[in-house]
Amino acid sequence: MTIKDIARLAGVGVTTVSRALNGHPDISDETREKIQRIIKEYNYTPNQNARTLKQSAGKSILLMVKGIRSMFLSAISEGIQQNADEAGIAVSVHYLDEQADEVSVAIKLCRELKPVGIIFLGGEISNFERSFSQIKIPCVLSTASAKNLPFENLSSVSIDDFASGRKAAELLCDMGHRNVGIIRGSDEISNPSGLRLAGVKEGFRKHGIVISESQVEFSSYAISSAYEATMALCGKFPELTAVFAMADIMAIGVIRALLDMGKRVPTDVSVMGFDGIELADYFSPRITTLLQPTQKIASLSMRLLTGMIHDTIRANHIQLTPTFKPGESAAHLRRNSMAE
Amino acid sequence: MTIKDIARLAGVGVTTVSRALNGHPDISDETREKIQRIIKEYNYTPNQNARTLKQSAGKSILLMVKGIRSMFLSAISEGIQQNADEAGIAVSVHYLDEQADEVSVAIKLCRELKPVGIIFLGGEISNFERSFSQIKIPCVLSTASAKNLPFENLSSVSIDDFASGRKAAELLCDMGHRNVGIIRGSDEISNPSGLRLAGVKEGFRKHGIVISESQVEFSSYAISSAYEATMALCGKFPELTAVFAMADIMAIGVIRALLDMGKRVPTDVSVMGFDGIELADYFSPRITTLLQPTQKIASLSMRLLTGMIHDTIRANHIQLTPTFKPGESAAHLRRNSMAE
DNA sequence: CTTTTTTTCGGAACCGTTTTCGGAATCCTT
DNA sequence: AAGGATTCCGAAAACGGTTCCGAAAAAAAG
Repeated sequence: MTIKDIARLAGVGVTTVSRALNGHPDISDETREKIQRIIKEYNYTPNQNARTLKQSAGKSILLMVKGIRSMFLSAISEGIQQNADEAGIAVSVHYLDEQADEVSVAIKLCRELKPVGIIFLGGEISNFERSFSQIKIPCVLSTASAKNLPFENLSSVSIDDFASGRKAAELLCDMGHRNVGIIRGSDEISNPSGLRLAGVKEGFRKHGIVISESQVEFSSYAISSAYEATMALCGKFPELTAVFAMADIMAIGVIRALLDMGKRVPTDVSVMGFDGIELADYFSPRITTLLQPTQKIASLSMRLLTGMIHDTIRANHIQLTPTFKPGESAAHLRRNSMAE
Repeated sequence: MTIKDIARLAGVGVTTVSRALNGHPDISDETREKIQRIIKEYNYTPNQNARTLKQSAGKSILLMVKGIRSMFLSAISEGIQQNADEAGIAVSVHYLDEQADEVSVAIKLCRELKPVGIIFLGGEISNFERSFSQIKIPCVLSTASAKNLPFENLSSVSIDDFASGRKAAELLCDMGHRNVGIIRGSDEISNPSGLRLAGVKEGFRKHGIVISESQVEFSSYAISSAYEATMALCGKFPELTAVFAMADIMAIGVIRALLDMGKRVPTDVSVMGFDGIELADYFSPRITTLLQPTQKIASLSMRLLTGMIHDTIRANHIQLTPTFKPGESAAHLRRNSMAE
């Protein structure tokens, strides 16, 4: 079933069918309706391969999501798709695992899909440094700041990771914690978790406390990884009274590990998460966390991208602020827990 | 950068370049190497649109995953992709939300991608009844049995949902529970949750207990939905001493709701989950559940599909058995909890 | 009733590949 | 050395759409 078949069935030329398909104006209402009726009847759909092959520029946007399992990213992803739907923009979503190079994949996809713009969710800064220059269409990096990357077609919307780290430190400090362990993500210095760590250090330094390397442990975004990291952390730094996990999903592994070691949360050890995923609210204890404004990130990303596409705005970098969401996993330091 | 450019650069015809790209035999090693060198140098990649447009049959398989957020399905999805990688088969993954009609989408995708086979993850039986007949290539439905569907190109691998429901009932019965509430998924009678419910009823009937409609509540695969459902269930059926949630993700909402109502888990109310996702093991209390063999489902699905593609086996329907995974959320009924 | 303009439509080229077919060169045979 | 088989390669035809361009028909203008 091709466009030729439809044309034959309708007794018109292929051009006319194509026009009916794409809503071109120079066609009479009568023939348009006849063609649409036949298309419905045989439920024909045009071949996208042929379409984008011919068209020099497509009209969809690409959404590259790195980390399929992440509940945090899928919340943003859903928001973006919703925004796109409302704006009548087609989006083609691609999920990558944590090891993939999202920029290289995007470059390949550009040749095939000819998108008008790209949104990267959960991207790695170093991949952008390496090969982003090959991408010429407007892009938005969400959940990580690209303000240090000098590309004119790359905007970003993220939280202020440094300030967020500092905020977490201050909150824990205010609760009386002096010995906090940190479970961080990827080891890049300019990535969110690197910036947050710098913020945490800064926050504690204000109170005369310096964070040593023995208080920091790496983890992937898998619960089991955070579990292992916590075990290691407690070995290196047994005097900790609080743990700051840089993602709620990690906080879950942290809490389980602490429980398994016979520590009560938050009585013995406080745990602070990050992101504010739905699950955090249903876990017991409810996870105390810093809530990222996912809906705002989603809508701003779309707005930024469409603005750049229509050339009404130039690349810029928006930084949002997370809000503290009290839960049950962090509490004021108790004297007796120090004694243990 | 097209194949023509490469041909010109290499001083050969486009046919030769195409042959070098696809590893055809009738080309000298010398020219093949020269062409590959140039391809590397200009890092050219062939346009997939043009490729699949021309090719009558592609060689990839389609993986349709319904329910992007589901941790259970992503575990299977990962297993399938791993199996495919090892077999050197390209798979193109597509995620759909719960409302989408996966069969219609697959039909559309077939025209464009020309896959050699399809694996459906988390499909809805009614969608298959409606329009599967339009699909002519080998397919496997995973996580739901298609043994009542008369298609010669459709296999399925799933657990025996009826027996699983019965097993859950027997386990709860053995723990002394007589009044159990049930949180089920989609309302289709021939879908997993419908079959499991029938199994539960059968299991209790053996003990002279009949499950009424007031003990059953629907929920989507969102935690919040299970939370609401549990609240409603407790209103309708306050005497319950145990809840069977047909997915671990629902069990989390159930437990939270029970806790919020001041009930202790499992002291006052036992909760049994289903699936055995990683999270269940990290939750507190650890969720008592029936573990689905995700890796086995993944490998069998691939084996079935490739067998059908190579015409070495015909469509059949495999049913696996889940294994009981003791946790901390279900316990023997206590006398005093009846008194409350 | 002509001429001009507008509307509506079809032919054919083209997008970047793969593939069929046949041609030219090289290699065996005998 | 002549014939056939084999190896290697290129021209051209698809694949299924979109779009440029020109033409026919209808409407408007003169």
